[in-house]
Amino acid sequence: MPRPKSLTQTALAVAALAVLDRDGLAALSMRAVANELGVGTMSLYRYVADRDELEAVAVEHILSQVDVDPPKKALWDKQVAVLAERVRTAIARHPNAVPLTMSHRHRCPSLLRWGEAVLGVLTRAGFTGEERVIALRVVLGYLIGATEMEHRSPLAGEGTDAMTGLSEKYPLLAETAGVAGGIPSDVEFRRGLEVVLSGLRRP
Amino acid sequence: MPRPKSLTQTALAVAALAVLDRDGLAALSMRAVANELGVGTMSLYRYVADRDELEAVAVEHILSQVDVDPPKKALWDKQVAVLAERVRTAIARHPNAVPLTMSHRHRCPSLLRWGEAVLGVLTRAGFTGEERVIALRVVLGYLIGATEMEHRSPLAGEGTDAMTGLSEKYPLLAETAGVAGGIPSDVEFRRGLEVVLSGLRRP
DNA sequence: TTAGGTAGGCGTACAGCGCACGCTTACAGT
DNA sequence: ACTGTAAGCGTGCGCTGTACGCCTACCTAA
Repeated sequence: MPRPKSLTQTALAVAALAVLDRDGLAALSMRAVANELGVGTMSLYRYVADRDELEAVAVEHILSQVDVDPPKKALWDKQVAVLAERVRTAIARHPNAVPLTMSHRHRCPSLLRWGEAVLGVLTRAGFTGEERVIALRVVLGYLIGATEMEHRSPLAGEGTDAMTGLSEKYPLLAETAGVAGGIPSDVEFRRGLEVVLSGLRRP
Repeated sequence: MPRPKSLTQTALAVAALAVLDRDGLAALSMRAVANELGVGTMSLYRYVADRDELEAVAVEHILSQVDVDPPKKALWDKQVAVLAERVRTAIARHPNAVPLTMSHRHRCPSLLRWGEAVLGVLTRAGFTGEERVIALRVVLGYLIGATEMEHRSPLAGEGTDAMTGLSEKYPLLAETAGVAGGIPSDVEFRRGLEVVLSGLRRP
């Protein structure tokens, strides 16, 4: 009956991510997103309740792209590894949004679906009860932590250079940073995940 | 020669944490901290360059309280576990500051000292080169991730209740949430950490 | 074809933020 | 007692999120 909507929540999410990718986290504002869409600021409030929800919608859009079907005919640990790496990859596509991803992940349906999928794999592998709780937590914990570290770390990125100067106070850290600089981050992630899965494999 | 300072960076940190603990993260502002100290807003800028530095000082104050001496005559994995739990404990004392702790940890001298201490333990345990890099990363990654999850998780706290309602869409997740609710969070952290350390013990 | 109701779009305004600037003022050394 | 120095802070600016209410495009019913 009335005038039809001209936008969608998804369109807001895409615009927010465009601003984020182009101008950084600090530049994300209701005005900026509205501008990106060529509409007035207050029009956005027809699609989201407030800024918080806009952020949540953007994060959901990032994570909705991860395929939660574990690869058939792979061992359970490989399946978990693949699922974890898919999340890492999706998040890595929007590095400026990492802090938002962290703060909104817990209300994100896609991540719930992902958790359900991981639990499916674990269940099929024989995990039950508290053991299964711990298994999910340790995998998700490592995933969250590793992703955070990768995008603002003392051992990689800008921190590495700044820290090699502190060799005298922190010799081991400086040496470690040097070695870490030679390892591609995806390899580092995979090897750390391998450690976690290795710990889960034993009784 | 001139008028002496009446405050210190530490005093700002304490005031900021007081505001944080009492009124939450959103209430932390330069005005609020100045009020807490009974001084004018702009006076704070004699002690910190900007709000960002105030946050960093507060985080440093939180983490400066962790003892980085590993317990003598314990096995290396126990030593690492103790060091990790000390950080968790320190962070947990100011739950409202967790997001700040995450975003400022990488410029925090106390955490560098902590990393140096962990590397010392790992080195004495025989870890070298890339293996040692991975070991530190996986421990720190789990620590960071687990701490984040503990303070805003889909499996604990308010999320648990909200999610048991979604049993139909996410049956495994709902069941897991129920089981998780019965495990004290420090036990959960310890058992997850045990998985990680178990993974580090092999080859 | 026209009139009316519904809801989309948005202009305005306000409280709060971080902080640049420059004045006032308390102190220490001569 | 005088003076140089830096602490303390009042004012103001540009920005934020968003409450409120007007205007108007659209779809339906007559």
